[in-house]
Amino acid sequence: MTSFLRVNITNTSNSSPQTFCSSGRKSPEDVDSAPALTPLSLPRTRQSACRSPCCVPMKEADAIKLFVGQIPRNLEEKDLKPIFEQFGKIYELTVIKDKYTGMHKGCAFLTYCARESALKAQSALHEQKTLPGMNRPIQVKPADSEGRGEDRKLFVGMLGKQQSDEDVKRLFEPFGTIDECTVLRGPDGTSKGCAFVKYQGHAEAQAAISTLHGSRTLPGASSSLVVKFADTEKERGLRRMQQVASQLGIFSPTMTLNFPAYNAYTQALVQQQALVAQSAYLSPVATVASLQMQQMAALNANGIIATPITASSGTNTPPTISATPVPSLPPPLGVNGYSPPTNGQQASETLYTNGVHAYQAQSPAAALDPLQQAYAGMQHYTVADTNVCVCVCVPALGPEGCNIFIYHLPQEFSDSEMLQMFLPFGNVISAKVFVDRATNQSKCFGFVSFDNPSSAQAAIQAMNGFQIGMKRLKVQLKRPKDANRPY
DNA sequence: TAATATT
Repeated sequence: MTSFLRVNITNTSNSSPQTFCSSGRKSPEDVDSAPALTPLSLPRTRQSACRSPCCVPMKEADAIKLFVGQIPRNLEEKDLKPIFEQFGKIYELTVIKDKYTGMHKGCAFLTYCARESALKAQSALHEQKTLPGMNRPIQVKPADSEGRGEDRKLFVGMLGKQQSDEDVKRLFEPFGTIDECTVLRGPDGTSKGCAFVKYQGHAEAQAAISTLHGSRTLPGASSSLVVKFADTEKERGLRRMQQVASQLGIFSPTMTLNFPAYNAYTQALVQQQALVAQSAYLSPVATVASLQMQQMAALNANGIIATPITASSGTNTPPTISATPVPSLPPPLGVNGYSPPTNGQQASETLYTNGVHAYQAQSPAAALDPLQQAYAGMQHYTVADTNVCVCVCVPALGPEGCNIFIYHLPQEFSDSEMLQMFLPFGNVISAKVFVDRATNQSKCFGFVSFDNPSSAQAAIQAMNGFQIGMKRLKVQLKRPKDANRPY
């Protein structure tokens, strides 16, 4: 798993003899010169059984917490450590996971014991390297929590399609020092007509707004320039939910606001949808109906779900979701005539350093790693599902009030899809779609059990009536066993 | 005209 990382990371330090304490961890005096190939025995955080001084690192008072972005979702802390250890002793390294689904978010927080190590890592890595499977370079910069947050970041709308990062920068430079300036682009590189501009301070950003907002209409733009503070994370979430809501056509904004569980769910959906779309798995153009299905199926990205999706090529063809196990890689949606390698290994060795990229940045190949992962998960699941069907006949039951009945499931949904659908509401003990023995087809209903009644209620509240394709889910408490036979 | 992610 980590071997490809090793070969591509240059160890610039000389290798002095290492000393280890009883727990096998390096002593502090060795960490800065330790090669990246140290045995990966370190636990997730600095916590460990060994309490000797060498195992309880201290961080400097002025240490910087770094945010690390563009991390492949298959890399965990133990895989990342070697990459960052070369710049100094790590105080804490945490991959950021979704609080509801546990999904790897593709980023991490990293604190070195020494401030200097953080600065070294930032200058050596930020925008300098690309991790395997990523199509953009790694981000290593102080976390938002370290300093000013979003109060210095502007959203710039109504740009022309032709304006580059540089053009925008020139326009905004007179108001202050610009930290970052990025025109948003689609997968094909076409400008989305908007940009983000980050100043070093709030006042500069405010000045730019005052002077530039509405001040002119750029060539190719349909309206005058828009300059405003970028959405906060909270606002973004709301915006995304509203988008999903309008696409689904069933939730009013009020409802969206009033159901925290539903918020969590749509959040998860949207995150996953972005991931799946990025993998060129799905048509970027979706009908309302197909979008719903995509969002359901988008929960795939955990690598757990088995469902292959055939993307629609036109705007009116709903995608089909097949429940049939796929024994080998089917031809995924081609991008620019590109066909992905059938061997997921082959891209690993050379992708790391930008200078010797095996594939161009933004190439379709680079975008396909998540797809490979999805397929890998698919095959894994196929095996598991077979076992489940054979061995598990009676799904686990939660306590009274914790079990829900779901009807009008899409024909194609199996246990895993249903599980994913209800994960956001709590700890799922079991999820079982009932299957016709003769045909092996879903009976379109199933049961999900949570470990507590609130989760069950939240699930019912949010998902009863949820529209999928032409059907609406019926979600209610499972009747107690003795109520099943009323006479 | 809204994003690769910020415990």
